[in-house]
Amino acid sequence: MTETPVTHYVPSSEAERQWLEAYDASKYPLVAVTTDVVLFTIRSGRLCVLLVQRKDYPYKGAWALPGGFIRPEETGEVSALRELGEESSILVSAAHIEQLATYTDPQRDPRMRVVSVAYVGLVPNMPLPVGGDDAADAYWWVVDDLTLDDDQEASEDSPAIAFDHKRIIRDGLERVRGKLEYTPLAMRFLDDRFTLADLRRVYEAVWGVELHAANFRRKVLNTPGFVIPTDDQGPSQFDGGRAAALYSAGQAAILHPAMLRA
Amino acid sequence: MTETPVTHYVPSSEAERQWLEAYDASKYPLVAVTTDVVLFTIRSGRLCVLLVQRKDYPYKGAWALPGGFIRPEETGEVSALRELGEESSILVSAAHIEQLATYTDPQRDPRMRVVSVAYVGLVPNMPLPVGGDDAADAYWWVVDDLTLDDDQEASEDSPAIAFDHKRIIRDGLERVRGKLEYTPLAMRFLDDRFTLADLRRVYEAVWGVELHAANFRRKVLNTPGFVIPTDDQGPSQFDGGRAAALYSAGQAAILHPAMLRA
DNA sequence: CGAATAGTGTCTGTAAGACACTATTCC
DNA sequence: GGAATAGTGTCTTACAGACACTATTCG
Repeated sequence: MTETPVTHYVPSSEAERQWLEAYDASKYPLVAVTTDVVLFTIRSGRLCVLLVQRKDYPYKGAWALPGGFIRPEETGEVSALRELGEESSILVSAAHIEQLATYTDPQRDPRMRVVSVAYVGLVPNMPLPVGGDDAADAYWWVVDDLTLDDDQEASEDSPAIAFDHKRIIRDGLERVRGKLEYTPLAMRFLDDRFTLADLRRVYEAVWGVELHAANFRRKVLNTPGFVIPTDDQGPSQFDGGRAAALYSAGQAAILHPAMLRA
Repeated sequence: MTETPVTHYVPSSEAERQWLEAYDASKYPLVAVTTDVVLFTIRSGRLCVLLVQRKDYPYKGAWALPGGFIRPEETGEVSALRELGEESSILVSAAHIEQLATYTDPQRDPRMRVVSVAYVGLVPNMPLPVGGDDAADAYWWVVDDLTLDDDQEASEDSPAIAFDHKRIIRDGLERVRGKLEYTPLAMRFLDDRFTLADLRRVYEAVWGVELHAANFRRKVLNTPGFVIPTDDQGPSQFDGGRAAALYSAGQAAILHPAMLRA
């Protein structure tokens, strides 16, 4: 569902060409459009989301998704990747992003009407981001530490979240949890080469469950095109344990059979 | 992922209240936002989509999804349902709609920059729609008769389609095909009471495959909460055949086990 | 060596596809 | 009766969960 440019429009007649030239765009109500990105990664086996601390009104001091106003010649996706680069040190080239949903409540921004197109992104473990132009600070928050319930208050370890971004994070979480079942998306959290234990820990972190290692292994290997074995061994374990074989991503775009949750 | 209103924003201080009051919304680039609806139904066992014929530039004479500019106080969903009522005689109360995706290509409308939030909707078989305010005509096109390939030309039985609406219809089709697998969405195409053959024909029309009646029956009845048997019999068949039992929709929101495609 | 993790083999229950068969209704 | 559709029962295969066991590597 990635957007591809539309073919150039050719007016059907000279009359239409003149009509288009004289078109007055100001007769329709115009609104501001922003993009926001729910960027996930896995750090120390925990699912984390990137938030930036707001240093201006409104919601000053609260944490928000990286994002900002879309520019006249940008598609949503280009805008989202640009804002990601500006507000954090995230290597945008490493990020897989896809459109999530659009939030249109007229009251969602106290300044004015703002329609926001949200994206979900996944990146492998990366260095801690640093604040950029528009944000006082950027930080990978552990998702389980956030209170994503709309009615719940912020607490010591759980920051206040700006705008309707709690809902957007919830929606992004559900999207990723679902797509791990029938796509190879989990490997976006990993480097080029990984062990099956690495892959299993991604599923465990995102789904918040423990998976049976032996059965997980069998399912992954029985799904054609999911992973490709390499001849190499992974790094040795910390305190004993057999070294694991390394795998790389297969070519499958959808998984058959799927990695279904219980 | 339905949007719910956000809680009312309370400024943290008098300074912020004044800042918000003096906020100049015009400093950001504004764009026009429209909503479009891919409304599906099933007529005579064929999946159909509602299109309206354009009577103004641009794409005059071509067929487009019902939709229009979002109003200042409307959410996207309210706007989509309103436009559906205005451009056709569709009983909006009967329509299940959900957000599909947002289309942001700067060139997608030759008049000006228009960001469109698209919705997919499903309705039971209904009388032929009539044209409304903004459209010369509204018609249920059989989806299989449309050429949804971007590169393909319109032909005798297959109308020219305006803007990037081919892509939007394709995306809507994929969404519905996918959601039939793990949600009870198929019943949105049916009336309150239906036979299992009715339900099977929905799956066959949407997926474009023939399903084994006996196995389909077993899967549906083995999925808890999918359908509820009633004591009544359906109407007799046209030319012989046992009358079928009637069922109504169960309470399940997701199907376990799912109705997976091959 | 023991602890820890990788990897294999097997048993069992569930569900899907294929197909044979019975039941009911219209002509 | 014959055609058509509804509904039942059964066989086979595939896969998921549980669990027992072997293999390798660290300290």
